[in-house]
Amino acid sequence: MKEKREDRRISRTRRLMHEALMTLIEEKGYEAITVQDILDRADVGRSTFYAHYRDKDELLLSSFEHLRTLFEQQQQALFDSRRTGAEPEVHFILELFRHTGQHHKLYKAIAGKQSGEMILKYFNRYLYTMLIGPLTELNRNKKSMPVPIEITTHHLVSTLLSLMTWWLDNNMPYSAERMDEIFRILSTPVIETAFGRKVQKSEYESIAGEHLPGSVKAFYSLFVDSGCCPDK
Amino acid sequence: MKEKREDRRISRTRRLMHEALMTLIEEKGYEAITVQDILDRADVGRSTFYAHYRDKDELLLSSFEHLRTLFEQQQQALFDSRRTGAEPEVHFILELFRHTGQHHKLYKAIAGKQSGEMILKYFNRYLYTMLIGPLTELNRNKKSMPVPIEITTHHLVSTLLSLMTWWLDNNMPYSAERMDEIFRILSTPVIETAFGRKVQKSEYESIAGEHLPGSVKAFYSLFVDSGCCPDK
DNA sequence: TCTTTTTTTGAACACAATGTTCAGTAATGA
DNA sequence: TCATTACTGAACATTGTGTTCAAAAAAAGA
Repeated sequence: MKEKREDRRISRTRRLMHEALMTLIEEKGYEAITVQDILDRADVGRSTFYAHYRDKDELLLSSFEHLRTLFEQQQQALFDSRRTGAEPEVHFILELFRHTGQHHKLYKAIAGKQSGEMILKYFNRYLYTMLIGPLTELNRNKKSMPVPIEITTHHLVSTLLSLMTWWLDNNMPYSAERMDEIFRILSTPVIETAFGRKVQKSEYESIAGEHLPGSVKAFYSLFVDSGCCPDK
Repeated sequence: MKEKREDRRISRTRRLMHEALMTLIEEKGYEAITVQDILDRADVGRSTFYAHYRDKDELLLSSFEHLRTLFEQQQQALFDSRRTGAEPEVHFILELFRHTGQHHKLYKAIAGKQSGEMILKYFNRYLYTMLIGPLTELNRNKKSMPVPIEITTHHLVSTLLSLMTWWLDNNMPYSAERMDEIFRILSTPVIETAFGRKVQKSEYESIAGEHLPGSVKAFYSLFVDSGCCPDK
């Protein structure tokens, strides 16, 4: 059942290099790290590094890919359990803040002041691609909106990312739950005015069909379960 | 009256290096440029470059500083003329989009996909510092808000910057006026919900006193003259 | 104009980091 | 046990950085 096991040396070497990268980022920031630093810390040969990764960036990227897969699997599992009735609701943004908080060292490396912009761009593109389709769908057969859909999407993504980086850069002074709430407060009225009308819960749900990947489906819960905007 | 004139050679050398940097950014993107590229293009000696700037970043930064000064002077002039009654209203954001559009080559170098993140961070800090004081002032002696003031400020800044970069990266498909309108549509409802209440026009105006620099004063017009959110 | 001051030049240099190569060694899995 | 695969480490070519200095050129000042 399990696909062919990876050579133990490979996983060991990769793990060592990832760990080295993480501690080095904490110490001096991503930009300042040289390949030699990583080699010294991980205690592996120079040629070994280049046998695995083309450069520093690819090493960081692979850490991120790994984490993203992990998160998507978790989201899929949550979504499946929701279908069976165990969990009432999935909160994508909240889960994202929780997940980020759990792995905050890596995410700080990825998205914090100390990091390069490279992965932020990657992340940006990832979220944008995830959102643009469904949001467009949401407006199918509707009249033109006050704000172009690409801009609204771009805006939502950058709102989330800027909250995320702020949170990490300031050492997470609020809980994931509070950040999730803040995101709702900031984004919900925007969605309404950008679309030029209230968007009904049922509309989101009708789109979150069977064909979408788990994490995308989960994203809808962002809009679906409101409970935002106190004392209004 | 005029302060001592700068040596003609100095301005010439600097101009050549700036022009070289700009065309090179267009050609291959900021990151890919080496100091040698700049020297070849500008046709100046290596030691000359280092006599003027510590590195590539400092050269780009000085372009930006120059433009910022220019913009602030223009804003100050506009604000002064407003006081004399000639111009009814100053629209900071609109002026910023116009100014950016006029110098879009440089701003694209500064804020576009091709550029480094360095100046975006600088810009971010600049706008944040400009906004945080007045916004805090605005809420003096008021009860706690649904969203912490630092986050609201951070959010407004990142909204503006993300609109700006989107605009530049997509070759300015809309007019500065339209972008200004979009910014209002996206930010106005956020300000209201983040503050937990409507903020009166008079409140903004009472803060925009004599002691604030021109561009900051002008910033208030962002809130002061509404006219946003059509068909609501 | 002549003199003084300032700027530019270009080549040489030390240095730091990258990424490749390859023969030798060690660990692994079957 | 043994074929396979991965790691090693030192050497090497390459690219880019930033400094130095004496000579040449240009500008400013009188």
